[in-house]
Amino acid sequence: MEGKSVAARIHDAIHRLTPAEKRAARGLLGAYPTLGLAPVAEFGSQAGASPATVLRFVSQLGYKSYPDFQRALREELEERAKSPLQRAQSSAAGPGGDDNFLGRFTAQAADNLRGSAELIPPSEFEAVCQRIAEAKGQCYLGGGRFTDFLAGYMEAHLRLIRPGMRRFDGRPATRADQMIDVRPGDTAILFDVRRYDPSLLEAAADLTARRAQIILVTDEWMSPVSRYAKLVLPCRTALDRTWDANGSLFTLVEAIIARTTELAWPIASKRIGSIEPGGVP
Amino acid sequence: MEGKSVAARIHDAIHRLTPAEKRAARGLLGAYPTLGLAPVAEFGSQAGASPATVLRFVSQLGYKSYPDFQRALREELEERAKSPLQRAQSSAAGPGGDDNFLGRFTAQAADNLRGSAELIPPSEFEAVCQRIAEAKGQCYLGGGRFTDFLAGYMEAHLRLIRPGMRRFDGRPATRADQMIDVRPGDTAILFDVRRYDPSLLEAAADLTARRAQIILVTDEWMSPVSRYAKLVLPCRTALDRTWDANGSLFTLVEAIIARTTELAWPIASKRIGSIEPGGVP
DNA sequence: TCAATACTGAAACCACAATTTCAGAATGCG
DNA sequence: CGCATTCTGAAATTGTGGTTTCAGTATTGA
Repeated sequence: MEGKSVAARIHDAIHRLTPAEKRAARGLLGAYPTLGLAPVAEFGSQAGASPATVLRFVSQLGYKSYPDFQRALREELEERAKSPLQRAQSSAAGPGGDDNFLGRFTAQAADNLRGSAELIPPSEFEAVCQRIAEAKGQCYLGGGRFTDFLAGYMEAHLRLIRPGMRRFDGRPATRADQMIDVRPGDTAILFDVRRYDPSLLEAAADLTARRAQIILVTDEWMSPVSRYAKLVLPCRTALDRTWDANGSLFTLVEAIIARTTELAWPIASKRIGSIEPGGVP
Repeated sequence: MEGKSVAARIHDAIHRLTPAEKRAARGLLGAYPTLGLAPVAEFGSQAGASPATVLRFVSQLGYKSYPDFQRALREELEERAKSPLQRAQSSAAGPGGDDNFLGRFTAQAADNLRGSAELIPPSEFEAVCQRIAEAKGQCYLGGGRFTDFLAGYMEAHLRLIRPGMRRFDGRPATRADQMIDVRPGDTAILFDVRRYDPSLLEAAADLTARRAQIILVTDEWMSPVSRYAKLVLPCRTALDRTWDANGSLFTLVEAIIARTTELAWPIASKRIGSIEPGGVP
């Protein structure tokens, strides 16, 4: 119990917290850990709760007093400031279990992110967003076995901000009939990573024949679809010898969504407003 | 003068400081910024100076009071936690062309990754993977409007390594009939991020009533579903005031997949081998 | 609908931490 | 060497911020 991170304690306790206390918890997690280092009054007002509630919240976490809680926060901060080497020694060298798998995994994923940003020329990225934002013609989306979900995620967002989004759904066999609507000047965004999907390659050939322009999102080894693509966005996916990770593709998709929304805001804001008053996710 | 970092002020003032004050300065820089967030008395004793000296030191730095000095420290910390994207927005709100949107976006996303790894206790992560890997009972997956794709992605991978993966598909209305199969001891992995989905909350309540154990993947503000969840994995998603990004959830999912595969390898290898000779994506 | 219970924040209270004072120690200078 | 000046920390003082109480409000269940 003693050596438990504040964040961990919140997870443990969140069940028994009352609504107002949860506001405090969320406030703290959202501005972690700084808000907890402020005086109770400020903590309270920032989190939308009274000082008394904040205090009860802290007590639920198992701290004797607010200063006690703050001490824990400071110690955590100190711990975090220690050099990565120090940290690795104290945590990762644990017995038996793979103590910090998640930390190592995310660190590598972060590397991939950085690598992807370097791999993709800004002009290419910008061109893609422009093209989507100008909303001319239909825009088709499709991917392989796993990457299809990326296509789905992207479609779910983009259909909010522009008309004419279509998704190739189902297995390759049923794709042929979805092609008949494709017209010259349409856009297709395809996802293809290693163990490249042969049916996607066919689809790409077909789309090209119909004069659609292809945007390809792929990995650093470049799907053969690139042969047909007008614009290519390659991402770093290598994790280690055996694993690839598609997190960088996902983030790229989100970046495209964000940038496209910016570009298309004049039109997009109306569409969104007409559906759900408030804004975007 | 106002917008100057504390460290910078120390540097400026260091030559005017008396010996004891220098000890305070040195102490603070050595344990920056935590020591400054402690009460004066502790600061003093840690740095080998009296409270009074610490106070004079702080005053030399140009702060009206000790609390004032602490506020500056906290704001700095907050600023540092802010991602490159946010910082860029506040300062480099450049003209027309957004030169390196992608770079800033990915940098931000990488920060979220790191933040998520800190927010999730390793024990929690490990417990989740264990539970999935032991492959007891059914394992259901479901999400909200956008996060449903994460559930889909996860299922597509996990069904390779263990039996009994099921996905809540379709809209809430059709969920009720999917619940009838749920049995005590089953597992449900739910995804819920801000603009929390009320229907998911219902589903969670229902699942709990049927004695299924819930694993929740959410954002730092904690979906209300956490009330029912046995295990909670919160991720950093904040991008700026208006946008959230789910890239960190995606990477978490991939980390779970990777770790679970490791844990379940004895069983998983057979399954995979029987389908596609070679390995996993 | 009503009673019982739990939750919440305003205000009073109290304690402790920030500030000030001052006498003694150290340092520098005639 | 001794006076003047600056520096320093112990102790008194003050005020802010933590804590507690309590009455009002919402929530739950009968």
